[in-house]
Amino acid sequence: MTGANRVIVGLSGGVDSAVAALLLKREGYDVAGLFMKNWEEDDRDGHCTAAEDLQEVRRVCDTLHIPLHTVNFATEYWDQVFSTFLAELRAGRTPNPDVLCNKEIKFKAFLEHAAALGAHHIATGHYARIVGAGGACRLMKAHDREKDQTYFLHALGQYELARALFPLGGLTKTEVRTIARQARLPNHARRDSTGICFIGERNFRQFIARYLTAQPGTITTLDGAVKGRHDGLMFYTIGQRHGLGVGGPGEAWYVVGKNIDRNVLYIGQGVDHPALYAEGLKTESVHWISGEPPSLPLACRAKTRYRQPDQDCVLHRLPDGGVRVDFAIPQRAITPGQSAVFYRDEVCLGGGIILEASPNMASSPERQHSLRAGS
RNA sequence: UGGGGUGUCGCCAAGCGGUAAGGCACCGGAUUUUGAUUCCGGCAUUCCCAGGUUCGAAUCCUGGCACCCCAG
Repeated sequence: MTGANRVIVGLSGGVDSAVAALLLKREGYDVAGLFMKNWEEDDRDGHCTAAEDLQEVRRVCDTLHIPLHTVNFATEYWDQVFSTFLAELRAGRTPNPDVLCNKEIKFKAFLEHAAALGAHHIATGHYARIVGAGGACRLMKAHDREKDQTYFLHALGQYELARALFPLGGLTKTEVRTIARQARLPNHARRDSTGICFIGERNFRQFIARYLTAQPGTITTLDGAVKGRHDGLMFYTIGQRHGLGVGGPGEAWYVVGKNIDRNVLYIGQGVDHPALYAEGLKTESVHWISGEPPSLPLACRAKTRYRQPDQDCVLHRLPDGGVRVDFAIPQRAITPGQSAVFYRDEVCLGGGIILEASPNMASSPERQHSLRAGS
């Protein structure tokens, strides 16, 4: 038996990955499951979710009559994902650990491990589609647009796509639940998981406060009027409303910028405060899924955060190798550290990490002044 | 201390004799494989205090207290 027909499915304990395994088995693949433990639980609250997840995975594998492998990528996760996550937070940005997790763990460490187990393919319960084969794979949106997860997968390349299978890409979440129920999968009614992948749902502040030292400071308007105190800039992201503790007359207040050097959090009043809007953004180097950068400028669409509707834009190459994205309509709360992901219709072209919104009227009053002064 | 004004939830703020609107903040939940946003729900038996009038007062009266403003 060669590995050509063998596929290792990453099983989380959730219904999606279980159904992915089920469907592959029905298609005649030689399926095996893999449970990855990538985070060493150090909760004080006791309950070990990883153990519960593994238990669920065992039951799924028993039901499907497939073998189960386990592996621990905690070191890789820490080194390749979490350390970067912390460094970004320290820099005052808003990182997306799951984008990195897919790139470094699920479609790298896992892929390598699967090869060692004699499998040419891996599969996951992601809602996305891969069309084409060989060196011409395209990553496409899931049919269930509400669940589409290509945003998190935009950092993958041809090598990864050629070896990955997404059995759920053509199904809706409702259909997946139905399949799970009809197949009597033990976890068919298990609720969807959220939160950082492998780490789970947590109180964000308490969680990162365990790894980073918070430096409290002042909250001011862009004009410099002091409105309160913050617990540490890392706890806030652009466009955020809650957790500021700033009440009083008028509309709600939102984070519109940060000044890392001065440790000041800038806020503005009103969900549509002008400082929250920008006509474009700059990214660091853009990753192109096709492996070949398209000729720029390119008219396409983009998301600046997960689950946001695609926005019309034009991509321009910058001298430093980055890309500038000009939007047809100003976008709210473009946030450094998050990913800008590009699409043409249903095809995910790739994306890059947002360096800054541009022209950036939100980052600091000093900048605004210098812009006004034309310097 | 003379004259005027104001005191309603942590912050704004309706109410003007009929049994406490709303917004912000906060808390809880829904949505969500980031962090957010958004949505839903909760949030003053009580209206600066003490008396009084009234079937009934945050709303009227009396006396305090506090703060603000203008004169001094």
